[in-house]
Amino acid sequence: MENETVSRNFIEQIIDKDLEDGVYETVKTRFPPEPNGYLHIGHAKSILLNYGLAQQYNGKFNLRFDDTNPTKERTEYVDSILKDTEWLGADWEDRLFFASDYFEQMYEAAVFLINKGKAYVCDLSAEEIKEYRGTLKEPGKDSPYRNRSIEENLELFENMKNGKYGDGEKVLRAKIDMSSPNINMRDPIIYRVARMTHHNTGDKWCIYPMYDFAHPIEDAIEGVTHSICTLEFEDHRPLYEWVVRELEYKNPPRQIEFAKLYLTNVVTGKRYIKKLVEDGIVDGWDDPRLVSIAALRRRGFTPESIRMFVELCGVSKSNSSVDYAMLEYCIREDLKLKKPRIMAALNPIKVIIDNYPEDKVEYFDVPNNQENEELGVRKVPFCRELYISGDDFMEEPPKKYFRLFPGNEVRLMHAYFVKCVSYEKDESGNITVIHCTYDPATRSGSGFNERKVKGTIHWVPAPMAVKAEVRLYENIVDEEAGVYDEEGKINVNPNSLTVLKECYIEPSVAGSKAYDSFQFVRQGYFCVDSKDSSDEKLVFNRIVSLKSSFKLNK
RNA sequence: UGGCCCAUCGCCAAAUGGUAAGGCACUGGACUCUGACUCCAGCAUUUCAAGGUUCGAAUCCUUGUGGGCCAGCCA
Repeated sequence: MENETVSRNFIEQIIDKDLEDGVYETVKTRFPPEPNGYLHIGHAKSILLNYGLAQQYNGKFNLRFDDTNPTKERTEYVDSILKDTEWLGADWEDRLFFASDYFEQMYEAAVFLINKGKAYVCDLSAEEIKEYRGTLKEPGKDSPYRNRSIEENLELFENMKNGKYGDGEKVLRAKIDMSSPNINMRDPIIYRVARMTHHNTGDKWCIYPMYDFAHPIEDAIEGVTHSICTLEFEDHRPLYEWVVRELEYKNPPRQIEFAKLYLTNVVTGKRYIKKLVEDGIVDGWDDPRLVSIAALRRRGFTPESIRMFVELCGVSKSNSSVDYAMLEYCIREDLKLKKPRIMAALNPIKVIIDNYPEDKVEYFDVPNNQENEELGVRKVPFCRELYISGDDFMEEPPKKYFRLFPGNEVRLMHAYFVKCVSYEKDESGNITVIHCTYDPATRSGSGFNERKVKGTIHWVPAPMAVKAEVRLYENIVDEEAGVYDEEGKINVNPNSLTVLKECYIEPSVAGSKAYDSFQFVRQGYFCVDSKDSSDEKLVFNRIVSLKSSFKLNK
């Protein structure tokens, strides 16, 4: 019992104590996105944290759309959020809710507050309200409408609901304290008039509750115990508590804040991703350079890898930026044993094996994954003309380069030793053909061990190889320049644009759904682009920083 | 003298008054039919700083310093 000291994050500690003290009997959490954009890796942290906690404590997890502001919300976004959340593996079972389904109850709650003398209708304009609010250093002053009678407030609020006033003409405010050092407590607006068709309730309402009022009610209605949100809501907690207290909920939910997930070299933050998409800097919400869930999925990230990542990052209250390398580690780790590894030639160069018969073709049994035999073997044809990767040959190799160069012998993976005897160049100096000889005695599996070779390289049979397209990207944000400039604009890395590379892959792979993602060309993990690929055309996306191979200049 | 929050290795992050976990990254070295993987070794005598309390402080107190958030009829 005490030999395993499992460290618990601060949220788990709060929950442990609540359970111990009998504050709550069970745990219920929720993920409450506003449907105003696509989910990204930061949301994954929140989803997985909330879902994970519910699982861990044998509780429940709800998915709830926080759709209290029709001006920003769209059905397209609710669909994508549903899809992404499900893909991540967070199961809300039958508990899918919309804040907008509670509008009636929220309206009644507002009336309740008015009856308690805790809310009033205010006629001040937006500008005036701002003025009366005071500043960070100076207290605000009371609205002249603050002391309207309960009857008058009731009537006015009902008129608001019934559409008697235009947008912005009147608001309902909580009566708290205009001199509070916490600006959120200076008679916050809790209902506003907005004539706008809501994606869920249509034109039924023309008044909509504000987040600060709506959110605690949503949580309370659903019986949420621990309402976990990000750090910027810390200042709102007193208001959250005020709402649930004044509304007299039994066992009210508790708000707990944690730090958002930031990643180095990428743009996180829904509004910035949205801007990149809208400004056409990226191709869409699933552009491979983005860290939206859709983009990560398109690039071949698995839900498992994202779960692993979020777990590795941990949960705390300190603002931090996790190294992108950690995300890459997680996908490599997850794919390592699960996916086949194939050979490919990136920036291909033709190799002719001079002493191999011209019309001969033999087939090698190549294991799909040497670390996981269950993945089986495939047949790869071998013949006189092959392609190898551009990086696997050098005319004048530096020290410690042990791939192919004139006079050097290497192993063609799963095939023979070959030795470079000569090469040809075109007028502009590009290498066109490499001539080699092979040694039949070195056939893979023959047990040959009379001499060793330092390098093993990939190859594909030239006549049967399948042409594919590889897009290489750099991270969207420059490492040196940081994410934003002085003016708050995003520093897009000019090299982050698509670079197309010619590539040949093994014939057995083309068109096969079994090979949706795999490792090829040394340690790079690639996947077939789930958006741009068809049977005739295979496209692979890779962010180039994914673990660099041998560094030649070292 | 506005309020709230945060500060532990290059990056995350444990340690809850008992003598600084772990992961990523990095650096060796072994192995290798992928320069991958795996393995082994190395990576904070010190926790933003200075004082104080204590037998004992990353943990408590004080004062600084640095960073984040807040003045939407956004969430």
